[in-house]
Amino acid sequence: MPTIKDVAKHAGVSIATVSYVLNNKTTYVSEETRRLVQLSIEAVGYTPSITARNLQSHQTRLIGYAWHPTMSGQMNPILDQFMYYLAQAAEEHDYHILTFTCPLNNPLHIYADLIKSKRVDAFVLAGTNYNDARIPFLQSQNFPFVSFGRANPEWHFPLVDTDSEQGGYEATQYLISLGHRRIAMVGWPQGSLSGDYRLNGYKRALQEAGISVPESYLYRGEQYESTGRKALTCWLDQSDVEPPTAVVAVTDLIALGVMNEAQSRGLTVGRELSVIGFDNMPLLEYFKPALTTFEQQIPKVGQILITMIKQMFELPHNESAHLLVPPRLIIRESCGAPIE
Amino acid sequence: MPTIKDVAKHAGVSIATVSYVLNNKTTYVSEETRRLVQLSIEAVGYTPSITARNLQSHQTRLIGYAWHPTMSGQMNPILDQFMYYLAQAAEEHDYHILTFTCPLNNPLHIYADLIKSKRVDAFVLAGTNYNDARIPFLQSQNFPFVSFGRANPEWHFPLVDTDSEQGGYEATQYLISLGHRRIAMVGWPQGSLSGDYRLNGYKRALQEAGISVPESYLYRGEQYESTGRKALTCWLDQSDVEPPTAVVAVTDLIALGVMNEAQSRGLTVGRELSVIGFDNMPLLEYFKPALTTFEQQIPKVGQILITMIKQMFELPHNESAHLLVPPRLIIRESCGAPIE
DNA sequence: CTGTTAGCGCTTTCAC
DNA sequence: GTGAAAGCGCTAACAG
Repeated sequence: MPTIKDVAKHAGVSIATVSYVLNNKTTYVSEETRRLVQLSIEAVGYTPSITARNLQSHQTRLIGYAWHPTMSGQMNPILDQFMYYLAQAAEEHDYHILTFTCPLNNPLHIYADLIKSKRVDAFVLAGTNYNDARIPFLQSQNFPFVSFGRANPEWHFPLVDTDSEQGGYEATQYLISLGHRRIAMVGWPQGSLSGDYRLNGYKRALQEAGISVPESYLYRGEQYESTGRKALTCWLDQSDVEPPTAVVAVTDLIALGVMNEAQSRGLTVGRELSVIGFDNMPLLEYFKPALTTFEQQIPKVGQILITMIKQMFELPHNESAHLLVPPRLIIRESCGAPIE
Repeated sequence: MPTIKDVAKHAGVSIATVSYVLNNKTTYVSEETRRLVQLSIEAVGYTPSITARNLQSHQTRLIGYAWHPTMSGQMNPILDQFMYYLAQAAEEHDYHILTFTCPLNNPLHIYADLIKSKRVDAFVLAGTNYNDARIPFLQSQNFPFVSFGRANPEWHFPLVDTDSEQGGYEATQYLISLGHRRIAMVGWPQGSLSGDYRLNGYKRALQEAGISVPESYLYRGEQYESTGRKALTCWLDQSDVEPPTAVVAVTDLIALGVMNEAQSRGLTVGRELSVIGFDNMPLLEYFKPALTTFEQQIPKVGQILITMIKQMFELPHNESAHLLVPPRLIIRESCGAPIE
């Protein structure tokens, strides 16, 4: 592999000159030598060594991104996509993504190691939540990072997130527009960030439409298919309140549970019960009926995050941006007008 | 951030000595200074700069892994998992994964750039197929790589793959053991590597059991849900041959199509029609009935690949290993004894 | 055993 | 405009 020396020798100039043309210091070098050097670069087939450049410039052009273990059977389709678009956006700016694994319980020392060994220039966080220890830690280290997802509202750090409140609002509004009034929701346990935003949107839409629903219409549970099944069971089996005609599920997986339970009870989803989910999980479009859901604008998020990182490098003490990207409704077959 | 000089100063020794203890050149340094230096390292909070080390040692301790665009709605659950276990295995050996994106049509120049700029020490290939251009290219560059997946049988390169032939064989054998004799298969178009292996296994199992099936029992199509639907439609609508009682689908997505079509025709999957898939896609365990399928041993594959890479670094002209890992049957609800 | 020194491949002052 | 030379943080001969 040729080095800068080989190019210099070939062109009959000093390595400094070669370096100038490499870095487009046009001021320093005549058009003539410039062309000469350019030719020599091609001739010897030279590409600068990133490592050497990095040592000199105190950077790595690497952005760290943690890949968390997916519990078996589970998956996070959003983050899979995110990985791709993030990497792509990074590459457009001559950065690369260093993917590292991270235990869920105590991730801090992994981040610390990466910082201390100067392995990466910045981190991209994802899957943040309330009291995410990584955020105060990175802030205390004064290490650049951006986040896909919010955390405590009083914390200030650069982030992009999907506007889940808006999503919950639109989902509910959509059901209302179809004619539903008895609209229930399956949420995550209290304290889950996006879950609560989606829930708030749901509540706001009901309120604005002047609809009040019984308290039991809110069912909370973990991110399992069974949560959806239990929710519907609960609503259908209680005798004192009328069952809902439509359900907003906090995610597609839970929506799937609701649909499964409905179908096993002989209810036709899309007619006798409408169900709407979140996140546009793969495969669910092939379910009968295909699930109506929301997709997040992941490509956009990836691009924005990388742009934000670059800005941080340029003006380190920039105000921390805080951007929300609306999700987009994908209408399929699982929602229809109520029949009665 | 402290450098090796700071440690040397703090300990009152030369930077060489510090370097010796860092690299465990125990021969060169007395136990006493060793401890002294160790203490200084802790005291100043020093961690060696990987970049500096890399420049010196002509390596990056980075392994490149291409992340391909997933067509919308599609996904490759295997590769998502693979990414995680690969990264984890790499980290155990002080390597990291550099994830880069790559267009499907002309990936070569991306690999070339990464090599020329000395961005990575090796590549891990995945999703290989017949005539995969990357393989001869990397060989011509004499650049280290290992592959998760086979290519042309006459090409010799280090690889690990799931034993798809074995999978197809076991799937079919399982159906035979349940009592089926009219077993059909949905495959991928001719020339798809794993698809053909799975098909071969299917054929071998039938042959060994002395079962012959009509030619129309083999249906080929692309990786869509609709392929499964079309296959079953085809078998059910042809009047001259008896429809199959069991179907081996080359993947879960296609198996899903078969199940959907069966159910829309009022057939109970698991009783009137048995269906078996491949790859243990997430969510399919929540279908009614839950899909019986095969899972690949991804964690193992990741570990083996990293081990192979390390071996290549140590003995560059090693023979290229060629390892097959058997998939594992996951019995759920979609297969039962034939009724008749 | 320990320190001096010469690089690794590049960028960037600073003279000329 | 161009080149000599210092230095990024580290490793590894080579002396002593």
